[in-house]
Amino acid sequence: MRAKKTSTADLTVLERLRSSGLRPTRQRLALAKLLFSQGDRHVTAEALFNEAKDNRVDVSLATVYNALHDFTEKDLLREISIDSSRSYFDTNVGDHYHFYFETSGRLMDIPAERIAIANLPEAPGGAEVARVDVIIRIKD
Amino acid sequence: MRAKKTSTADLTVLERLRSSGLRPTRQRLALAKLLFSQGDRHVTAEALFNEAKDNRVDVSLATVYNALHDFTEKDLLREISIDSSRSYFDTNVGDHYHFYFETSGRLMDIPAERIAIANLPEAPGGAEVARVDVIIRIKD
DNA sequence: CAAGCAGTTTAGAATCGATCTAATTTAAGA
DNA sequence: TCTTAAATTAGATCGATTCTAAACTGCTTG
Ligand SMILES: [Mn+2]
Ligand SMILES: [Mn+2]
Ligand SMILES: [Zn+2]
Ligand SMILES: [Zn+2]
Repeated sequence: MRAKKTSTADLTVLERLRSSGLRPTRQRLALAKLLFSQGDRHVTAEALFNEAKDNRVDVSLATVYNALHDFTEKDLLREISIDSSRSYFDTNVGDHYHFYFETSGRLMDIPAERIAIANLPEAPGGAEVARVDVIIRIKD
Repeated sequence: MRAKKTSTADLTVLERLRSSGLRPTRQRLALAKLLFSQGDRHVTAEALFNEAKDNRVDVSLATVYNALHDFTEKDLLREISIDSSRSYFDTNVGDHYHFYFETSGRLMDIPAERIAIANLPEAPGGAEVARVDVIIRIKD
């Protein structure tokens, strides 16, 4: 492990981890920086792992999975199931929906205001709604 | 393989396969009968495979997957991705949405009329919308 | 109704995303 | 600095799904 100057972005990310109750380890800091310093993103574990490698962030695949799940648990990320073959993680945790481009596997945000959902039926037995997912699949 | 009287349900299913251009093999007939003779269903490959075994339908797991995909291609089924760990196949191919009960993994239909979606944004670049999926996840 | 053959089935191997294990390392408080 | 719980890791393992390639079968032809 090499010493490194602490930038503003690093600080933001560090605070973010601390206030979530996650230890700011070297690996989590590096991954969080990749995830949260480029606007809203939708990444797979594999993609993030490769991105880490490209940026000389030395981290194991298991740690990428651990971090993605830890971040999701702390609401820094949200997990999206679109394709039964893999999971996406979304850095936009606010209320919004998605376009899914079937051939490229890419996701694009749709702000919640841009879709009006009415008459949403209440859950049977009064159970709690965890989330409403709307996915517009695009044949491209 | 044992000879067996052809019932009305068998006939329906047989016609259904024929008119889809699928050869009505013993395996497809048996699986189609399980799938389409009990109202709307949401099944996984594994579940259908076990159901077949329980009903003394001798069929391999590979054939269950083949049939589910063949049926889906012919619009006799629709595939739903909800959980990244497995695929569901829906015998209701009409326009409708779903409740998903997270602990049991069960799906329940919501008729299209019961949700009003307005202002649906058009796909970027005028691409074609393949489908709009709405999943209401229930924490139970 | 036999033959031919494309379409189908199948057992078992292989794939692949994801998770687990158990050993090592590290963050952080005392 | 010491201690300890938390985190990381390489590699094994898991489980749903797909693939392979050999055997079988529904259907058309002669
Ligand atoms: Mn997950
Ligand atoms: Mn599929
Ligand atoms: Zn998003
Ligand atoms: Zn349904």
